[in-house]
Amino acid sequence: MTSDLHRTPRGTADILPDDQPYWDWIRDTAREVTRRFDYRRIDTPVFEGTSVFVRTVGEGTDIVEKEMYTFLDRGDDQLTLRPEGTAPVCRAYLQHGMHSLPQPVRMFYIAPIFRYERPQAGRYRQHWQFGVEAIGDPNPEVDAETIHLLWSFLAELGLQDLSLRLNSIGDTVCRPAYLDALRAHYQPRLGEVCDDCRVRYEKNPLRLLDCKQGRCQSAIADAPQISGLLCDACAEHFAGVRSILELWEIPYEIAPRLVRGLDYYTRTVFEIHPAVERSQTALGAGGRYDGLIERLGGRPTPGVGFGSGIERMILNLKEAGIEPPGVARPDVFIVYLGEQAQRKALGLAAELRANGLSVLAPTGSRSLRAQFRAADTSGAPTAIVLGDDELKRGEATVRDLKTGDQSSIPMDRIVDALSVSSQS
RNA sequence: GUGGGCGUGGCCAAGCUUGGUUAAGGCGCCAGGAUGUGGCCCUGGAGAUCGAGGGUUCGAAUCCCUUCGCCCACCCCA
Repeated sequence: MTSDLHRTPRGTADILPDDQPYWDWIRDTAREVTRRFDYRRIDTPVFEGTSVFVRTVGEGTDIVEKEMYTFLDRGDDQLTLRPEGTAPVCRAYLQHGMHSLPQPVRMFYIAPIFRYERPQAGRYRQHWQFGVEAIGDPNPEVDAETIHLLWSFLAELGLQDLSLRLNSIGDTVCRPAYLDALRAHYQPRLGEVCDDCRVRYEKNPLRLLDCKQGRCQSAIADAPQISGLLCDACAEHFAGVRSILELWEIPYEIAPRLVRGLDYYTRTVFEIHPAVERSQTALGAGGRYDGLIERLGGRPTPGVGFGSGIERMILNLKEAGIEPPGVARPDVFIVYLGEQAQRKALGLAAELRANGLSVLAPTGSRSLRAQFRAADTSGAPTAIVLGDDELKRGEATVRDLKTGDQSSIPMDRIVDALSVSSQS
């Protein structure tokens, strides 16, 4: 706190060693769950050409309009730090000709995301997302599959009482008609709704349904719902998704006003929220994006996926009192008395490490008492004592730090003795 | 981007309303407790120009202004 010059930039954070077990656990769980669904990992660069995002996320969206970290590099290329995960994966799909692979191509990523936003709990300027994309298959089974994957992942972490909200926002066939109906509904009411909604009316009518202003609620209440105006194909698709979720016994609620902030979504959209709600709590969200690849210049190609925020998961895990699996502790702590013994101890440490053990030894010369205190706080189950007595006898004292039992073991048998006991 | 709350050693935190000797306490860290032994306990130590900058005053952590950061709501989103 002494200096405010050198600290993490606003909205970013260090992930300290104490928190790493959460991250390891979440990444391990992501790898395990994606394995069960046969999704394979992809990593894309932290930055892309700006147009990758402008073309897909949408010109008028908040992300593109005011949240991207965009810069010119020394060669005058305009680049943008990845503000979302889907577009880069689709870009990679196109760039590497993945349409010639069996469809859909199932991929996942664990990657940092950057958005220039006002930070608050659960919202940062750099955060990490675990996401999956299934590209090249238009069928509702795939929508349901990605939802199932996310649901399983969160359940695996022990997060309870999640709620899945589901909606269909139609496609290029039926959405324009719906937007017309929505505008027609709002036009006579523009005088009574909030300023933001008047902007939404022009820019992004779908978001009108999401307004929380009191004065706008009556307009929302009797606004037409997309579900009534879906075209036959979209309605059938949506019914398909729902019936598979029911088959898998994944509880969901239809959220007729659920829309998303990115332009590329079509048909299925969904969010998963935790039991205790605050304002920044969607744990994961996604949907179908059948027009996205085309916007990037490819042939029309369907796709569906989700992104989920790792920091938010950790927030929720901590609030729920859920702890990651046990932290790794050293196997052995070597204490020594005297210079000669120290050299012997350092040699032994190297030998034990070469045999796969995690070994800690004090530096410099500390009192035996201090060394044992350090051994205790290190969490090592075993201490080895090397001193004059031991050196003379060619033995080491091995102490069980749980029970306090000690025994002498010949130096040439130490490695074997400890390797065996640490395996139990 | 808008509105509100907060900011004291690594962490938690008293004090600030009623400005005044060396800025409590706890945790953690280091050392010692008759010299080869931990976890409890006891003693001691290191560590803070009280987020930063400026102002008012004989004197400010305590009052005023600015600024930065964190948190909450809006907005948006994972």
